[in-house]
Amino acid sequence: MSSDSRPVYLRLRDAIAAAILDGRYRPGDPLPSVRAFALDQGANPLTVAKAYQSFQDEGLIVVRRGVGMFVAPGAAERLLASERRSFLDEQWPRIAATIRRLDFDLADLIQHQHG
Amino acid sequence: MSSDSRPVYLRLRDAIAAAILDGRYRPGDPLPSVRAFALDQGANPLTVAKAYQSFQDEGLIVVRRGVGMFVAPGAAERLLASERRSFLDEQWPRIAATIRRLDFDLADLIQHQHG
Amino acid sequence: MSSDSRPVYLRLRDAIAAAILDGRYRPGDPLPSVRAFALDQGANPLTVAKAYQSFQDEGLIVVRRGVGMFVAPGAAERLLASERRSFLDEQWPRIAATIRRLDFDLADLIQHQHG
Amino acid sequence: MSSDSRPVYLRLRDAIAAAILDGRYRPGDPLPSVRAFALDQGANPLTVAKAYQSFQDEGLIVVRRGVGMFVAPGAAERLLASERRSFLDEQWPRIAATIRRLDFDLADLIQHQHG
DNA sequence: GTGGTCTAGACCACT
DNA sequence: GTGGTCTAGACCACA
Repeated sequence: MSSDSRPVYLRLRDAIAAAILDGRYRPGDPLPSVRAFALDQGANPLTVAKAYQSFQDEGLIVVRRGVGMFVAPGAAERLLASERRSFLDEQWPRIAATIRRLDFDLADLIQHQHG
Repeated sequence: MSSDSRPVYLRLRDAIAAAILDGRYRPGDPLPSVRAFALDQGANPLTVAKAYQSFQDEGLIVVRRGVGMFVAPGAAERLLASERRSFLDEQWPRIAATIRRLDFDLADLIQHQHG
Repeated sequence: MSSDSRPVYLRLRDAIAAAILDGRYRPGDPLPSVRAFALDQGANPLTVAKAYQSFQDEGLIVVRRGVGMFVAPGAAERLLASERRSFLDEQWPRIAATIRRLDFDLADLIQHQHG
Repeated sequence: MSSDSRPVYLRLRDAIAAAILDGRYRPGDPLPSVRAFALDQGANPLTVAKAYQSFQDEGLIVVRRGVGMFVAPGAAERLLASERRSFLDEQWPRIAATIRRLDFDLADLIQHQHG
């Protein structure tokens, strides 16, 4: 239920982000077309477009009209930096508070991963 | 923004859960009436009722018709247990994956947990 | 939850009806005063009065003002007759439909009637 | 009168449950949209949503956001099991006691159905 | 289009 | 007084 409740476009975005961070998509590489990726993921093309759009807004992918979409130079580095910052600022404080409230031990959670 | 975007009824639920976990509401204690709590929180009575409802479904509060709602025996213990379980099962796996993906270590996180 | 959800005044009514049917309260016998019965049952006197009222409406108990309330002559017989009739007409059809729908047989039910 | 006094959302719930049990709605089938069903039944969309909600909580229907609601795999089997259990545990004991108290014969009632 | 949430205001049964 | 239900009408995010 919790993974189902995340918007599809965010899950698509994460999948692309992971590929960029992992180096599977490198600067200059073409991304799959909206239609192809939509077919591949069983998603609506509009939903895929929404995921791509968020990367364009951040300048991490560039569009060459009539040709396709390509990973921008330095995409991995900038993506990593911005995700690290937003995680620490926006998500981690609440997560840390929950961990404290539920009396978990952070080191223990991280070492054993529990998942 | 992230706390603002959470549904009101869930934030009310969390406030009540915190009070039960803290021992401010103890078994047998009456909860504020739907109307009183709604006024207090500037929310609609239906919204408050929705928050209360979720506790009823889990048997953490009992309703005495025409009288009021009361904290059930063992509510704090069961609440803590269910929250710990749901955190480990549903939230932590994704969080741990993110931590790995963004290459954080324990020191990074400890430093920022007091945000 | 299901027994809790029945109105208190109906549960009180059933308790009195059972006593009349069983012969514990016989025609001419005094019923406990509203106040005494309320104390005994941990209920609100108004709630007890509501239960008593329903019997008065059916003429099964008679009030002698300033003295008390008494079981009417023929109360058990009339009560039995009216309850049997209302059970067959109003409750059993729905119950039978449920039994059919859930595909229970006589043995299933006999096994569980001593719960 | 007794069916009239049941909350609308429970009657809607029963109608959907019957359709699932009958196989009119099969796993993977879409349920009518909240708005469409509300129009169809002359009810408020919120009331329909409340009926649907109870099935979601039990995992009998799954929600695809922005798309619709669908019957979950195994819904009929789980629904039948849970209804049988709740009938035997919560309703039947009281019904059996009534049958005994009113001096009916269970086998007779079931054979002749009386309704 | 879909479901999710919220409000304002009403009526009901129960204690 | 209490909680439970229902309506009408609104706004939102998502696909």
